[in-house]
Amino acid sequence: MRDSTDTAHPRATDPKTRRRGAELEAAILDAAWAELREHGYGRFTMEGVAGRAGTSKPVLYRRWSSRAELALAAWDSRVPVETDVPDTGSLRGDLLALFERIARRAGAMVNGMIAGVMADAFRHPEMAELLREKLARPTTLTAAVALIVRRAVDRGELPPVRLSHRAARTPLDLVRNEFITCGGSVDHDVLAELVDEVYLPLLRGLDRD
Amino acid sequence: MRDSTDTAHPRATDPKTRRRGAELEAAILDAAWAELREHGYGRFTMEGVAGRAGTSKPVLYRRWSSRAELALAAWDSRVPVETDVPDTGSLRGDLLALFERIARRAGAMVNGMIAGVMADAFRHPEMAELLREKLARPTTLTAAVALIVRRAVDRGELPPVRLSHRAARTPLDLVRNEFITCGGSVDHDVLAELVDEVYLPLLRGLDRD
DNA sequence: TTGGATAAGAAACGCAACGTATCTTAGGGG
DNA sequence: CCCCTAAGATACGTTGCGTTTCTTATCCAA
Repeated sequence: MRDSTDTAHPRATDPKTRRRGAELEAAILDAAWAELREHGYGRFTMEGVAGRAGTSKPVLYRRWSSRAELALAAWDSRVPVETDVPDTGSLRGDLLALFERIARRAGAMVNGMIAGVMADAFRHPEMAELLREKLARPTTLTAAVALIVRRAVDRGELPPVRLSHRAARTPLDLVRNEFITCGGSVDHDVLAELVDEVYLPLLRGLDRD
Repeated sequence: MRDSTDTAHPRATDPKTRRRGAELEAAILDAAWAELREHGYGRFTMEGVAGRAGTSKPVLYRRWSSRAELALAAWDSRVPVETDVPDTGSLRGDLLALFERIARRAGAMVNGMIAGVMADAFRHPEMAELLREKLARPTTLTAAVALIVRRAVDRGELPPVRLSHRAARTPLDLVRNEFITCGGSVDHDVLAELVDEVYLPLLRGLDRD
């Protein structure tokens, strides 16, 4: 089924040199990320990563204590957090850009990665916290929403509203939910629908401040 | 580690009789549900269910083709769908009752069951559809939301609004998301927050019909 | 009543993948 | 130049899925 030669995993590296420290770590994260994108979390294995990175399992376990942790680390290292806040000149434009930003990061959790990591997290409970934190990054995001809303108020697009923490978190919740239930493919239309049919109405219906 | 006697799993039944058909199936679903509640999906094993039900793995596989399918079947059989629509006399009361109803059913997916089943579903792709359908049951739910809103409009609590399919689905999405990210414990306060800070504002902000 | 078809129950297997333990050896730092 | 840290290889024990094989109880029909 697989290759005939055992060392001929997708790709091994130069067998001459022996990498160390940061260089090795980067190579492993590269390999892990590639495996995730190719096979999804369901077939993401330590053996596979080790083989592709041209190293061996103990090397992985010396750095990450479980498959879930490695997957999260790979994702985190390859999918950068975008910290600037979109400023398109309109509330709708800003929200759409923000939703798409969230979707880029959450969407990069390919093929059941969220579900898989969460499922594994019930074995290693400390992982659950880590995942939730990575997915949520709530302070950054709620601050971005608050800023977008404030600018819309200044522009006169919205009356001054009281934006609760929960309401500020909602864009993230909506997008994450969409990714989880749809299994990873969320296109522009759906994001626009979330903005137009859910979040813009929500903002318009908030209590005046 | 376990018991000394091999047959002394949590509970076996009368070794005299040999059950068949519906009776046997009910006993297996009982056992499966008990295992889920005791150990969560992460430690939900076919061996465990078979042992507790006093039967054996092939009997399970003759009925359900995978662990995920059995878990879903057990959940579905033990957690009934409530089809009537709450009618408390106020929009907020109706919504709260509806959110709690959703939470009862979703919340009965104990200990990582959603994540676990979804993760397994990437191996058996037909499962994903099944899970999504069971979680969503969108027609029933959107119809309930539409009725609640219509009654609120009749009472004068809301102006006549255009309720999109997406907006009608949102209560389910919000509650499901909360269960997934919080790992299974969602209390009354959170549901009230979702109603007061998110869904009621959303309804008030919808376009007039 | 009896004899066969059907499905239950038991035991064992192959397989995949986790996570670990042991050992050898490369190569950087004193 | 040598030594100690960590890389790389190999093999192991374990769990649990899903399957196979076989025996035997129970239902049904002639």
